[in-house]
Amino acid sequence: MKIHNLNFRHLRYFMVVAQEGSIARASDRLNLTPQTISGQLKTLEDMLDIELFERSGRRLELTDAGRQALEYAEEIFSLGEAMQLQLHHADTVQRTCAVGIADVVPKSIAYRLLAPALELDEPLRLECREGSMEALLGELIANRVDLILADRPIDAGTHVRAYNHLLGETGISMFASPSLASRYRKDFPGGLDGAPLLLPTDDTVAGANIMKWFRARQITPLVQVECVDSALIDTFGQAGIGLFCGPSVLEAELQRQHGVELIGRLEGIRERYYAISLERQIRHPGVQAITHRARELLSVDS
Amino acid sequence: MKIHNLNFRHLRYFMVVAQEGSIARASDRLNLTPQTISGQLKTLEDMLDIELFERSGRRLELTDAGRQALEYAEEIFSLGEAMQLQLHHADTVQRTCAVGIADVVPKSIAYRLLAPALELDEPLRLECREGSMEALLGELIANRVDLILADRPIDAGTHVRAYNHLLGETGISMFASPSLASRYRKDFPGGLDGAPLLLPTDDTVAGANIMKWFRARQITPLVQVECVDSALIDTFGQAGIGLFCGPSVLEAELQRQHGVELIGRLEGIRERYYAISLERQIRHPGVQAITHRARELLSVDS
DNA sequence: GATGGATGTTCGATAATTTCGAATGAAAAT
DNA sequence: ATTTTCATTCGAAATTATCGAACATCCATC
Repeated sequence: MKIHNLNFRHLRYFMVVAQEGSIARASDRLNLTPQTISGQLKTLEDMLDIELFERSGRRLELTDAGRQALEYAEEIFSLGEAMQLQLHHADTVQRTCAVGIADVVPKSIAYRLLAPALELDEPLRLECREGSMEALLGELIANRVDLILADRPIDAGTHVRAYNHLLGETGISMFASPSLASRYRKDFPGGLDGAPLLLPTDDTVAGANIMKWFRARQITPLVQVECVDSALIDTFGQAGIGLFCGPSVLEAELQRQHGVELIGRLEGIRERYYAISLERQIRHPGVQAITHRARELLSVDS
Repeated sequence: MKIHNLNFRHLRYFMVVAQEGSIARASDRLNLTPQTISGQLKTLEDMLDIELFERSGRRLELTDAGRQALEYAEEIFSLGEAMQLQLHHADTVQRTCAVGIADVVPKSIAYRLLAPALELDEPLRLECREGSMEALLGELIANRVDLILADRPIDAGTHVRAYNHLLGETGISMFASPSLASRYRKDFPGGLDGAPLLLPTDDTVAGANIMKWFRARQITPLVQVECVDSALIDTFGQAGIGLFCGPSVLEAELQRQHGVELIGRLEGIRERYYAISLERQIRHPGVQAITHRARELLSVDS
């Protein structure tokens, strides 16, 4: 089996399994049967001639090679989408603003930050694309996206000459389904030892911050699910799987939309969102609107 | 038909057709029948919902969209190869030197420039990968290659903090099969009006330089074939399709290997080769060997 | 410990995709 | 005008993806 048989589907299945942490959930999300996913995952491993997951019991965990492969897969996939998007709007190029959204950023936050670009006198077309920071940075320097929305600035050590614009910050609140919420609200945060928790993965700023916060208070909750996509966490939280964290600015929205209740706020954690662009002096009107008006939208005190 | 059915094969076929300029030659190189290529190309166009080639008569020419798509395809493909390479040698990471070779650079030149890395006391593994400058730059900043070999420096305007190291330079000579050579050698370069010529594409430094050289002398040869890969040009030249240019340092080798003869030198053109790296202060032993010893290898006077 | 539910995998059969042979039309070459 | 070369269309054959059924494990619970 050779590399040329590699299909975008292989990569996609692999990515979803890696994100969801299980073939069963992945098959659910992809509307496919588990055997298909399992089989395709195996052919992918055969083609690359390497183990992507460590099978310990029925638990799938990414190997080191798997983590590397995942980065590639995300980038390749993102390029595929970018290609499709750009080809169709080659003519309307001036009126569009291509934004890369790091998949750590909650969709609702992204929407609020991007909204200013839609309220211009001359409304422009937003082309959104998600992906890992690495993938998006590649597209930024290739001028395929005008802007990246991320949860951290790009540090000076990197060999990319890009500029960070702080868009706003928010506190972190903890939510859960009504029954769970009422149980843990009484003794917050002290009573969270052993409480079921849904977390962003460690390599995200949010995930690392939350774990640090717990460690500092010598509380060790039971991490039930770990994933990159925050929308997924919200859904699991809504289903009552465990407690989960979200931006304080979204308190009202989360309670209304997902029927969850507020447990408390994680004092001391501030989540910041950044726009990353190639120019310090921003000329693109859409990008300008986003970077200028953003601070108003995420109010600093909530 | 959805994007998920997109196969690496589609992209590969498309790339080869674009390079070769014809389905027939592509099918030859890929050991496939023309109808397969034609069909797959159509499928790709359907999936992307855009015309990649302009069909004027039986001539295929890239559309604007096609050119964009080609860049994406090259990058995606390059990533796929990079993934495969890196996954297998994740452990031996210290001993390997990953080099990206811009596909404009003649293979033989690349070999000469890279040879020093193989003659170290502790020999290391060279991992070579070809691709467009854009694709390779992306891999450089992602630290997937240690070095890029290119025919031009990266200019300060780019948003990548990378450093150029001039490796050497050479003149440009013109060659052809014996019969052609004897015909055009007498009156060189004056008698080249209307002479059949094989050229690197305009967007390469070499191609642009050669065309400028002719324009300056008010000579207009008949461009017979235009392609990126210099090895392909050599092969066509060997077959007697037309005159072609190559680095003067390779005069002896080209005459011996391809049975072609020297027609003359294009005085005034200097072709330069550069190594591009992320660090100004180079620590990687392989990269060090390449950048330090290279100048000796392409002697400046030839 | 045994049991039941959830999960990952294997094995054929079926559906979908890719490839090629034969044939067609149309553009260059002679 | 004739031949050659090229791209495409239309089926059949080969290859690949998907699913249903059955099986093997692991984990929680009784």
